[in-house]
Parts: sequence; C-alpha cells; structure tokens
Amino acid sequence: MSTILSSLTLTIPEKIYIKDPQSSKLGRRILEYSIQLIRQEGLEKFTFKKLAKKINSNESSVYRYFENKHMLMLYLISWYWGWLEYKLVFRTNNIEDKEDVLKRAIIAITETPRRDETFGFINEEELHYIIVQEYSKAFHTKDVDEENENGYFIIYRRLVERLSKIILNYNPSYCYPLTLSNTVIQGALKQNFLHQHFKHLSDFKETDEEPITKFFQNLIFNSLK
Amino acid sequence: MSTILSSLTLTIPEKIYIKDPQSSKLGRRILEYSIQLIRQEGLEKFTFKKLAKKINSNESSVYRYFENKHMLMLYLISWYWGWLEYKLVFRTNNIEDKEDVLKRAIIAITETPRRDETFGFINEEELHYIIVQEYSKAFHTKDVDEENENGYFIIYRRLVERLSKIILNYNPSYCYPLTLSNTVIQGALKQNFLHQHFKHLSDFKETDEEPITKFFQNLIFNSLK
DNA sequence: CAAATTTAAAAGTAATACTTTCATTTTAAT
DNA sequence: ATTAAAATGAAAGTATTACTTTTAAATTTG
Repeated sequence: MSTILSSLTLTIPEKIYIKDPQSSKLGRRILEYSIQLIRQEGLEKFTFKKLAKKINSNESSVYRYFENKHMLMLYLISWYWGWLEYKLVFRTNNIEDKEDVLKRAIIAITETPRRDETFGFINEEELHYIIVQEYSKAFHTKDVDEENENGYFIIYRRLVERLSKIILNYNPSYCYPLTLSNTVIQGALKQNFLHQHFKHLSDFKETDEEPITKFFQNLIFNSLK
Repeated sequence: MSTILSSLTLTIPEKIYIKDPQSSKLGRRILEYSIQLIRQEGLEKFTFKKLAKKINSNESSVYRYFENKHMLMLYLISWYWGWLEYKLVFRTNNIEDKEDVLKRAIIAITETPRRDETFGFINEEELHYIIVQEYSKAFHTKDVDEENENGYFIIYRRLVERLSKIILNYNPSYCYPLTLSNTVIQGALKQNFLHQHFKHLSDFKETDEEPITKFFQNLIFNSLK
C-alpha cells in the first residue's frame, strides 16, 4: 500500500477507550509500545506498570486512557480488523470481474502483512503477530454478549459482512456466505499460529510463498464452483 | 454411543497432572465439578479456592492434583480431544466406503454432543460448552512451544493426523490434508462460539439441525471432489 | 493394627490490578 | 502574557489472587 493516504486514521468505537489514544502524544505512545511489549511478554505477563515504565510515564496515566488491558487489547484488535477492512476495500475497488474481486479479497485477508507506512505509529507486522497469538482471548470472555451489545466488535462484524457479500456476489446461490467468511478470517489467524508453533501439523514448507492464502483460495474456489 | 464401554478411561499425558485425578474420589470430584464451575464463572474468575469450597475440600488439596488452573484446563482439553478421537475411531470402524468414512468422521467431530454415559463422571455436553468458550486460551500462551515439547498437546496432534489420513484416503492427491483437518476441528468450535454469541454473523436458523456439520460437509466434499 | 499416605485447616507471601490523592506540568482561551 | 482548565506524574494504599508452608487429623494399605 502506498504512503499517499498517510493522513488517514481508523475510527475505533468510542466506548472502548476512556480517552482517545489517537488524540495525544502519550496516547499514541501507549498504542505503539503496548504492541511491542505484548509481543515481548505475552498478554498474560503484560501490565500497565511495565508499559508505563517503558514509555517513561506512570501507571495511573495509562489507566486514564484504558480501563484495563483487556480494553486496550480490544482497541488493538478493532484497529487490526479496521485495517483489514481498509485493505479489502482498497484492493478490490474498481475491479469488475467477480472472481478477481474474491481472489483479491482472500489475499488481502490472509496474506502475511509487511510493515506498512499507511498508519504512522502502528507497526502492522508486529500487530499481526500479537493478534495471531492473543486475539481469541479478547473474544472468549464471560462478558462477550454484553461487550457485543456495547458495540465492541462492530468493526469485526463489518469485515465479515463485507467479505460475505463478495462471496455471495461470486456465487449467489451459496448457502453459507457468513459462515465461510468467518472461517476464512479466523481460520487464517489460526493457521498462522499453527504454522508458527505446530509445524508438524502444517502441510507447508518453509519455501512456500503465502501458503495460507493458497490454501484458502483452493478451499473457497473449489467450494463455490 | 452405548454404555457398554463404560469401564473405558481415557489416558491423559502424565506430565499434565501432579497426581492422577482419575485415581481417587477427590480427583474425580475435582474434574466433575471444575467443569461445572468453569462453565458458571468462566475460566478467568474460576479459582481453586472456589472449587475447593464447592466440593467441600481445601485449596491446598486441589493443588496436589494440578499445578494451577491452566494445567487443569489442559487436562480437560486433552480429555475432550481424546474423547473426539475415540468417537472418530468408533464411528468409522469397519466401514469400507471411503466417502462414508469421511462423512462419519466429520459428523463425529462437528456434531453437538449430548450427555453421553460412556465415561462416567464427565458431563460431555457441559465439557463441550466450556471447550467452545475457553479452549483457545490454553493454546495461546507464551509457553506453547515449551508445552508442546512437553507433550501437552499430543492427543490433539493424534486427532488431527487421524482426520488428515481419512481426508487423504478419500482424495490422495489433495495437497492440504493437515491444514484442512485443523480447519475442521478448530473451525467447528469457533462456529459454535459464533453461533452462540454472534447470531447475526451466522447463516443458521434456530430450526436447522446440526448446521455446523452440514456446513463442513458441504465445504469439504466440494473442496475434495 | 501400624505405617504410610492423603487430606484439611489456617496462616503467610508476593504479585497483581487497580484507585486515590495531590503536586506539577502542559495546553488553550482571553 | 495571564489564568484557568486539563493532563500527567509520583507515591501510597487496597483487595484479590495464586500459590506455599506447616501441622494436625483422617484414611488407606500392607
């Protein structure tokens, strides 16, 4: 993606944060370095105290932006889904051929991200890494239903719906567009995780290029034809 | 499944526990009631203290069986995978037709379990519920690689490999048997979760019978044909 | 029945996840 | 440039958690 759109910012549902972290220097430092620190320590051992120390700030200051680390994680996850949505739209824009649109959509969602300068202070490559490791913990809580009502997952919903429409557009008689859309989006993350930590449960070789994308393209086009 | 085999017990890797919970009355009570309590409270709010109170025992006694709640969860998850493996083998045993074998395998893995008397003190229906909600938390830790080396996930591995062989047997030229096998096993759990908590992201109606099974059968057979 | 093992009760420790208070700095408005 | 408002930092405080230790009582086993 180009740096032309570098003034773009992704909008995250207000209820997720106390004070908008994109609105201040400290807030942006919190986002930038929390990704680094979560990657280093893992979500379990990551604390606001450690983060504050890392950015030469104070625990209580971090708490003024996010209620707790769970909410910070929800913020980062929303950011990630928003970014995927943006990629999806950008890459399929102005394309006529329905098969081509679906092909490009699958690539946008399943490819391994490289550092991308579009949104300045977020390192997309590193964010992808922590999403792969940690995202399901933020979903799978006792309070999902309540959090869902609060709109915490609205960006994910939009992403799934967008992809499902592209699927349905390609094959209008397919019965499971939403289910397949979910399967691709979440399955891609899961396969990344398995490929990293359970090599023997993966069919891919080190030399394969974007094997996860290839798997899902094969799966989807065979399934929809 | 019948109750004929009620004396069967599933073998769980030794390293997961300190003292085998299947070997004593207290141990079995720990397993039985931990499932209930995790379901009630969610894994986050579940503590050994609460569990001990529920079974009229003591915190320190529970710690003599499991190092911590993470290990208890790994035990329950291994038990679940072991149970799926058992179902898979039992249901496909003596069947000749390769397509039929694969069909039955998909059912065994993706169907919604009912209370099954095969293994006495474990409520399979309730276990399935907590696996759907919580299992990915036990996978996605900073220590996966180490835990993997310790053999904590060996039963999962066996299950994935078994299903992948059935897939490959049905279509020997298919390139991604392991990846597809993982996608089905983990995807089925994920779809259960979505169906429960994100109804609008699901194509299924309340009246559909075993829609998740149908989705995966459609996906796999279209993809392998 | 005696010895070995298991369990219960209670108290203790270190870390975590916040909260509160108050002083200081920064920013924004006139 | 002055002042009020807002944001930040430092430090101390609280409740809970996750686990450990010790000792005594109960249970099992040989």
